[in-house]
This record gives sequence, C-alpha cells and structure tokens, in this order.
Amino acid sequence: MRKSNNQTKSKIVSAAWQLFYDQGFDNTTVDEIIKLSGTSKGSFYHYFESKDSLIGSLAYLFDEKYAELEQQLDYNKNAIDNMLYLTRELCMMIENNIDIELLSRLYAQQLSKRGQKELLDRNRLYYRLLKKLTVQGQERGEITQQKSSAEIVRLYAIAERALLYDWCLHGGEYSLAEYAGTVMPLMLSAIRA
Amino acid sequence: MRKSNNQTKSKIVSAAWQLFYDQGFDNTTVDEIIKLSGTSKGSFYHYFESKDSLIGSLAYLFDEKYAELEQQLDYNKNAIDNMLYLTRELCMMIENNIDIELLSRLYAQQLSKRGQKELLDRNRLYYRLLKKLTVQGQERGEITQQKSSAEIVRLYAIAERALLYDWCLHGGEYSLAEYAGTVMPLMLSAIRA
DNA sequence: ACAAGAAACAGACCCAAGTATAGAATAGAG
DNA sequence: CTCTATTCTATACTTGGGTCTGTTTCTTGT
Repeated sequence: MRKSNNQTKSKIVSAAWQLFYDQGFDNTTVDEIIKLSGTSKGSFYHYFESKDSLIGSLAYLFDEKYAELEQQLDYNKNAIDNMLYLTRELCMMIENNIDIELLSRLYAQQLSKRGQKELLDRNRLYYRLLKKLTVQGQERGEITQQKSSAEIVRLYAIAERALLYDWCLHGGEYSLAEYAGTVMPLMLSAIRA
Repeated sequence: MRKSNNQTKSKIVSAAWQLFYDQGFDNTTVDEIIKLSGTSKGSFYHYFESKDSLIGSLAYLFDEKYAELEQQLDYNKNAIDNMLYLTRELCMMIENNIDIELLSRLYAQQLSKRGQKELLDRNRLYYRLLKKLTVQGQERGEITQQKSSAEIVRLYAIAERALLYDWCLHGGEYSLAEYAGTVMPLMLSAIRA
C-alpha cells in the first residue's frame, strides 16, 4: 500500500512542523505526526532517528534567511559591518518568526551525543558567508591577520551561538536583536585589525 | 515505614550521582535510583520535579571549586588576570573530573522552560566572585567604567558559558582549558580599560 | 524476466519517565 | 492529648518515545 514514489519523508516533515507550530513541540506526539501525515512508526523511524532529530532542520531554515540576506549584501562595505548586519537580521527573524521553545530544543538537542550536529555543519551557507566576508575583510585590512580566517569564523560562530543560547536560557525575556546589536560589536573588538 | 528523620532527599541525591558516574545518566533509571536509595517514586517526585532536574546541582559543585580557588586568589594582582585564573582552573577541573555527558545534560536541561535555572542563579559564589573582582578592577582602572559592573559580569558569564557549550557541542574533542586560555583573553579585550 | 538483496513501510510491543491517588508520619493549634 | 492540615512515602497506572519483527515494494545483476 505504498502511496507514491517517495514523498513520505517530506509528508512527515510538513505534518510535524505544522503540529509543532500549532500545539508546541512537547505537546506533539509522534503518533499524531504519523497520523496526520498518513504514515507509520516504521517509516518515521526509518527516516529520522528520533523525534528530537526533526528539530535539526531549523538550522537550515536559518540558511534560507541567509540566502535572502546575501542578495542585499553590499560587498563594498566594511566586512565586519556586513557580518553584524547578517546577525542582526537573523536575530530579528528569529524573534519574530521562531517559537523560542523550538529554538531552545534545537540548542538542547544538539548537545546529545548521537545524531548530526547541524549547528556545526560547515556546509551551511551561514559558514560559507562568514568565511567569505572574513577572508575579504582580512585582505582589505579590516580584520586582523594575526589569526587564520578559520579561527575567526569559529570565534564569530561561538559568539553568536552564545547570544542565542543565553536568550533561550533567559526565556526570551529581552530583545534578542537589540542585545545582539550592543554585544556583538564588543565581542568583535577582538578581531578588528 | 518511614526510615529516619529526613535524609530521604540526600539519600536519593547520593544514590543518583553514584549511578550517574557508574553507568552514565541515560543508562540510569529512576527505578534504579529509588531502589539503591531505598526510597520510592513518590518520594523522588516529591523532592525533584524530574530526573533531569537532578543535574542542576552540578552548578553548585562548580561553586565548591570556586570556594577552594577563592582561598588562593591574590587580590593584589590584576582583576582580569584573576578572573582568567578562575576560569582556567575551573576548566581544568571540569576536564579532569566531570563526565562530559553530564555537563552536556546540564546545559541542555537548563533550556527547558520549567524548573530552576541554576546557571543563572545570582547567589552562586561564582557570580559573587566575578562581581567582586569586577568592581575592584573598575576601581583600580583595570576594567572599563563605560559599562556597569553588572553588565560586565553578565558578559563574562556569557563568554564562559559559550566556551563550555561549544566544548560540549564538539563532544570534548579538544582541550577545554587550553582553548579557554587562548579565547577568553580575546573576549575580554572588550572590557579592558 | 526473475531471483536476491536492499530499502521502505506497517503496526504490535516494550520500557522508563512521569502521574494519580491513597495511606502514613509529623507538626501545630486548641 | 487529639484533631486537623500538611508533608512525606508507597505503588499502581498511564503515556509516549523508541524498538522489533515481519511484509511489501524497489533495484540490480544475470
């Protein structure tokens, strides 16, 4: 009774996210997901190793935002300013569109041993953009050449993760974008040329 | 059949940590904990709101280390150097004595909505020490006075949490103390006077 | 075309976290 | 001292994530 070629996985994903947004992650059972998607436990655990692992794709949703932002980037501007711009825009998007429970789940789930660490996936557009801007900034003397571009990218990513982790830890009780706007420049004083 | 006055809670705690260290957090069931401690589910969930919430006390274990380190602090030295010393020593302790699975659990668990956030508990000796050193550093002109001491403490804590979170995220595949030694000074360039 | 193996699927089952509820100990008021 | 409220303890039960096992569909080599 195979439905069609192979949209099972995407049916599960869309059903899951629909339910997550409707009733929250915790209040959604995998039984509900498979019921809504018209699939089965067997299929679910064939494609995903756990309910938690569904949440990893949030990181790639961020990448969609970066793809959009990349268009608006003016490479004639200072590299660090561009980086700050990206971060600020992402924070605004998160604040406006992402349920903090889901973001918290992402940051919690990524700490578990097994499974992919999407946050560390160097193929993400996020990392590619950071790398590009860093290299460019170093060439132009806007960013220190004391450290390799890889190290700088890593530092930047750590700083940004720190901001998001802390925002979740505080339950989103302050403005992420605003705080990022004041703190990131400080953190970056370390990499300025 | 009440055993004795009221050591039930501490019996649970010690049984739990014994099992966590012996067989890991995931491999320990609360049934095992109550069996080893000679208590019951009712007692367990009377004192703790979940198995996860047991892990919060790890933060206070760190405080014990700080109590020890406080003795060795030389307040004539530069405040920032003292802060870095504390961080470095804590990192070494963590690396040598704390199972990374438990640390990861702590950082994951703190993101869940309900329950205390031990990492944010301002009464921890950790925060009191940081505050003290910060104020002192500002008075002596070693730390910027552009920002309030509270903001500086917060920044420092964020930076340190970032380091620990990332170390867990990477599964402890590099030396925490070493990395902290190179990165924290960078992060702190922002608060130097 | 067909056999053999792999991938995809279904649903029964298991297990451990957490809940409900009732009963035992204790403290405090009178 | 005793009645009552609260805190503490015990255990049966529920729930939902995850596993197991068996079946169907697809792929591939000959």
